[in-house]
Amino acid sequence: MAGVSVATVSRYLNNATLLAPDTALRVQRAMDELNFVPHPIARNLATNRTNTIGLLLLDIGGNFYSPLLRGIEAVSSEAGFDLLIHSTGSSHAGNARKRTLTEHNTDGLLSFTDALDNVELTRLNRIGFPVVLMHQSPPSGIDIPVIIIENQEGARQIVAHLIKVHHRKRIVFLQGPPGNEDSSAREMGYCQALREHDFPFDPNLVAIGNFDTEYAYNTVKKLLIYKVEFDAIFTGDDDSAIGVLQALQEAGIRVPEDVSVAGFDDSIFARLLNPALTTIHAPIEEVGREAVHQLINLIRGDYTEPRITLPTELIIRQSCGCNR
Amino acid sequence: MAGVSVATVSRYLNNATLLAPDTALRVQRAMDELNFVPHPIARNLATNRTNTIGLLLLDIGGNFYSPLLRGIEAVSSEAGFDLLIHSTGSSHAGNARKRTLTEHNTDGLLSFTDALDNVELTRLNRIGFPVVLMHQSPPSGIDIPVIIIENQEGARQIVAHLIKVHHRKRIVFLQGPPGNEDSSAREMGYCQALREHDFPFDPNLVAIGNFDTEYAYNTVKKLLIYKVEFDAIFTGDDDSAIGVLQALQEAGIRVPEDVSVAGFDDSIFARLLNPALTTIHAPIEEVGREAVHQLINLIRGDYTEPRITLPTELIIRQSCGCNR
DNA sequence: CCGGTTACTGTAACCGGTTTCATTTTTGCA
DNA sequence: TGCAAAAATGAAACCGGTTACAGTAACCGG
Repeated sequence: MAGVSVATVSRYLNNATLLAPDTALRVQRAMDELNFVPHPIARNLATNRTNTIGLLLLDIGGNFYSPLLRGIEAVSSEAGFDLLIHSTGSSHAGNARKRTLTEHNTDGLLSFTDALDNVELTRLNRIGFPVVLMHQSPPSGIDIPVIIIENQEGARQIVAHLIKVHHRKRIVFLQGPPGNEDSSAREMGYCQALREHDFPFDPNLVAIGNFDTEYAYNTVKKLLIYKVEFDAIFTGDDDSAIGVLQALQEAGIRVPEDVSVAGFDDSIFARLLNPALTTIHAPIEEVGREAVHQLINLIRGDYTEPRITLPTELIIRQSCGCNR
Repeated sequence: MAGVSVATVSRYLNNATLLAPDTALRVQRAMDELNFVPHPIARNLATNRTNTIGLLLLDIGGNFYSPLLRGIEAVSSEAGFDLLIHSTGSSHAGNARKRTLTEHNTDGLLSFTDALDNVELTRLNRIGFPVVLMHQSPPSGIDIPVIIIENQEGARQIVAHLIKVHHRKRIVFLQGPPGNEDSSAREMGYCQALREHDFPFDPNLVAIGNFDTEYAYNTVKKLLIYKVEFDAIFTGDDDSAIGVLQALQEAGIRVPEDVSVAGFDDSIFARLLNPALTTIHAPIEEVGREAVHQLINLIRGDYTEPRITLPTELIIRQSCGCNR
């Protein structure tokens, strides 16, 4: 319609070569007339780029992910990338793990916590495919950028707060799911705070909360049944804190008068709990933003930080005993 | 490597024709050896199908979306579709609205609330492209399947509860954002309940909460300043309820003793509020599941329901005055 | 033993763009 | 005015599959 070859149209679309102004005009006019939109798929095939980044999550449902998604979506869409999301946890057990998101339909992959296993990470790394990890370190020897948060320092601070300000002496720590990296780092912070105040480490005070409301609820019930003595609980994450508060309340234990409670994450609901939860703010939206930045750098072949650690912040509310 | 043509490999991959068992074996062996994975993009181009469904949201960040995403992800991944997500709200104002998700890179589109405007809906409908709407009706005359929830009946029930059980006489209703369909339906339910109990409709008792915590907070503050008298607030949604509770508490008004509060949605935090929020459960995960089902039917050319209304359920907690 | 099916597989066009290379047209300057 | 270099464009291969069509070999009943 514009009286030019497809090659010229392509050049016009990509501003590849300077076109004669007159030609450009004719192409533009024809495009308007025909309501022409270039076919992304054909483009992908020809350029071997998809302009899409893939996000792998274990379980997209968690309310924990809202800020993460917000961060990721914001910067990826700003950079002109589409977002392909797949929840690896939802793959029906037994079913052979078919990888829907791979080097073939994305330009790069974002993996949260343990969404991608080490075998796959190694393979992707070997073929030089861009991957950025969030809240998860790569297998040793494999070089993949990582975005994490200051788990240990955050945990240390909040436990120190319980010790110094509220004079708590027997502080329970609730671990997350087995193998969870966040959880182990937080546990190290917990231990560090104990050491710094010359408190002995008592293994009886460490239990499993699994980063899960109900699990934590049951765990606290058990602690009470076994008459484990404690005057504070650092719940590992905020989800667990809900269960902890409930279990304590049902047992007639007052928070924070009898027992201080502290969480980690600063989820949306933390300030809504009763009492409002003292916790560590995890900059999870920022994690998402930073991860996409790094991934895009990787895709473009620019320099990337091997490891970015985002700062956490102590948020004092009432569940520890402050502001009463 | 298998000594066959690409056509045969393609046939093997798609079980198109019966292959000679011996040939199939050779192809399979070669595929294993070469670690061959068919290139989805090339496939898409050839078949004109993407095996991807697009989800359009105004703002992916809301915690409201977690269950929706869970529902959508679950059934789409089960059906073998990838999920492409785009937040139309994040498009930086002023920037020409470039449609990243279209008929060219998805097989069908899911739109929540007002993510897709009527112009685009009309266009998509004209070219016969599969679209399913959630919490939003299509422009009149346009035939697009819709998934909605029983807003009016839910609202009627909860307002009737406030009237019959708690003998509330002056019940405030907080509207959502202007033009929001959920909000108007809920307002109709509110009015219906008033009528059914021969209560007059008092326009002074209707204010705007904007489905937003802070907005609702300020609105209630204003009601108090203007000394509008009320003994209950139906907050329109749960987010607003947070702000309402806070404003009332700061004014020294006791909930539920002085004023009953009721929400809508049954968000994850509803039971965590103090007092726990009486609300209407909105089956939002189910909305997501159903929407994907309908969309897939549409894509396959099967029959689809023009309009599915999912039931809501009254959830009695403490903020209305029950269970004390 | 033969013609007609049937079963299997190869050839080549096609999906809708991008890009290399070649060709044609301009342009700049001696 | 002439010619080399630069600018603009077209031809065709290519991305990696699918699929209509055609061809060959094995199979069948009469």
